[in-house]
Amino acid sequence: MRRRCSSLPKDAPAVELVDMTVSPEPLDPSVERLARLKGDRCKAKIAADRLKSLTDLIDEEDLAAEAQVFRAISDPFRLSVLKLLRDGELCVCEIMTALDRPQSSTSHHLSILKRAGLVKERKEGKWSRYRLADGAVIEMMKLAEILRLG
Amino acid sequence: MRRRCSSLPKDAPAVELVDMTVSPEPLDPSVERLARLKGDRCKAKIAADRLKSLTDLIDEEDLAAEAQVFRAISDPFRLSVLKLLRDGELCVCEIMTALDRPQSSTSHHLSILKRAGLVKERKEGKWSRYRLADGAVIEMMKLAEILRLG
DNA sequence: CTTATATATCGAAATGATTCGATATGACTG
DNA sequence: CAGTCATATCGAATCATTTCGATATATAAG
Repeated sequence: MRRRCSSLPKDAPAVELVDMTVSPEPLDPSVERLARLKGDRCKAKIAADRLKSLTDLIDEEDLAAEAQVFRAISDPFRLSVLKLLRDGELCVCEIMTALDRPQSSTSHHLSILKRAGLVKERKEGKWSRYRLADGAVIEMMKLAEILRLG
Repeated sequence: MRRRCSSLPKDAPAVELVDMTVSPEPLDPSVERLARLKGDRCKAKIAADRLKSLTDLIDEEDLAAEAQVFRAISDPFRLSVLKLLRDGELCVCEIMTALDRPQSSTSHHLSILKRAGLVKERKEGKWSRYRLADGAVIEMMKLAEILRLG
């Protein structure tokens, strides 16, 4: 007699297990790969279910939003802007002067940082003053330094 | 008589201050911008010096390396790979199955994560098993979630 | 109202990233 | 050694980003 996965109830109805040792319904093609990988279809099913439950926890929308946060910091110039802002609020003019970049470039990058929620803007007359949006930004930079070394 | 910045010693030698109120040597053109910005050349000099000391602290090489770390996480697919790996080691085959992507793509993205120091690889026969390189990776993802909400 | 200054946005060229099929490498299997 | 399976790398098409000059907007000063 064929064995079934131990996670299934022992007294489950004896449905026709023609060639499917694990479950009555045919396995997903991608799970078949894992079945061959594991050598054991029971283990394959368990592994596949585990992977599926993990991927189900990942929300597409959150994923895109969080990736955008990282993308915003992933440019060397924008990272240096964030490092400058650790020391306090600065206007566009000061940032472009300190980092020696054209005004349009500086403004563009600041808009990307703002859209990602990394900096906040405060309008004061004809000046736009930017500051870090959250202490979490500083923490992220610290962690990147740690990863860089380790 | 022209005034000089209060941060300079009162008894400094009376060098020729033809039109330069602050320092004998001509100011950098970019600092001139700040001078007009501040309205006061003394304040401009101080602000410019502060900005310069801040930018001097930023090392070009570190900057590029840290930006690369963020760039590696900045792709939605790679971020979802990292989220999967929070739960433990996985081989390429499992990852491509779980996230439903071609093998070449999966492998390519894993190499990017590895190069950035975010994951580590362990070869075992014909399998390559990947795991998170450091707890700091998980911390980074948590911070991104915080920034996303705040 | 005109001018000057600070910032934002546009547009187009240059550059870089992503994607995936095809192919290569490298290890286990018969 | 031939075949199979897991992974890596290549190549080319597509797509996104970066860059900077030119232009637009908006505020302050004369």
